[in-house]
Amino acid sequence: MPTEKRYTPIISKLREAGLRPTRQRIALAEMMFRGDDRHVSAEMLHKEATAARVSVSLATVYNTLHQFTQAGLLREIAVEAGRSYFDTNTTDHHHFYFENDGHLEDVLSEDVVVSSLPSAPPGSRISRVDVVIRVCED
Amino acid sequence: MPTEKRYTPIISKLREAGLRPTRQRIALAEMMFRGDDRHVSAEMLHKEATAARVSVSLATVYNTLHQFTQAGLLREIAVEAGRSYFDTNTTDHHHFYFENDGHLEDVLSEDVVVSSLPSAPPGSRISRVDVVIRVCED
DNA sequence: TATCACTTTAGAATTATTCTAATGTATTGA
DNA sequence: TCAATACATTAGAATAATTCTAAAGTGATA
Repeated sequence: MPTEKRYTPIISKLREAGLRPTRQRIALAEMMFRGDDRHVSAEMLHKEATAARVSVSLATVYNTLHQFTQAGLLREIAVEAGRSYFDTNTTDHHHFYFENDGHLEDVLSEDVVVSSLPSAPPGSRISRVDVVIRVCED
Repeated sequence: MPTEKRYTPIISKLREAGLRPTRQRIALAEMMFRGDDRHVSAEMLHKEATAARVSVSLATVYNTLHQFTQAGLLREIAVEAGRSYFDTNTTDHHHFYFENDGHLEDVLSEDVVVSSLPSAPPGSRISRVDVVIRVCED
């Protein structure tokens, strides 16, 4: 009976990002990158992991989300003071922010056209343009 | 010798907003609304008040900033998790966010043109569109 | 398989903000 | 002008999100 070993795309993804494919990172990456684009907070992902019987500390969830962000696998978004979301969609796009319940949804990138931008102030360069369309549910 | 009483525009501004012109509110409003547009955090304003020998608690600074925001005298902006700024410019405009030191600067509104927006999702309406141009200093 | 650098972890620490309930003060009407 | 009262302020505790610390665990390498 051979030792079970998986060489999933997730493991390659981690290796390519220079991150050791540990049990925790693999599990978290599988939750984040399986399927649709997601907007998760550290707390949400930790709860989800716990529910799936993946034992991982909240500190590791934070570490992992930041490492993934640094590696370009995630994008961090701050919309309201005191909570940040991590978006699995790292392509150029923007967001709806639902003020009532605080959740985010992607806006199709072709639906927002920023047709004119200022030049970056001297000595700096533009690293990203975030457009957040705040909506209020009736 | 008459009791000193001031009927400054600040006091009218507070009254019009339905807020009693207390010593604390008057002092904070004078700091916020005198002169140029500002982007301040509660902590910054509290330090500034203390430096100016205005005795006011941090809780009151928070209360006041939120009351001013509700009254439409300020606009709250969250750019990074865990710190929010209050902008004295409540007209339609956007921001540069300097990633290095975390400060904000206004972008002239004519310098950003959002020429196309999606419609709000059914059952909701757009309350505001925030454009944050994140810049990185070399 | 031993070694070592990298990871994870529990729990404490930090930071920003909000809450609580006691005290203070602007406003109102007599 | 002076209570009475409703609204404000406050210190300090409480909460929430996140980061830190240092000890124990684990993947990679030779």
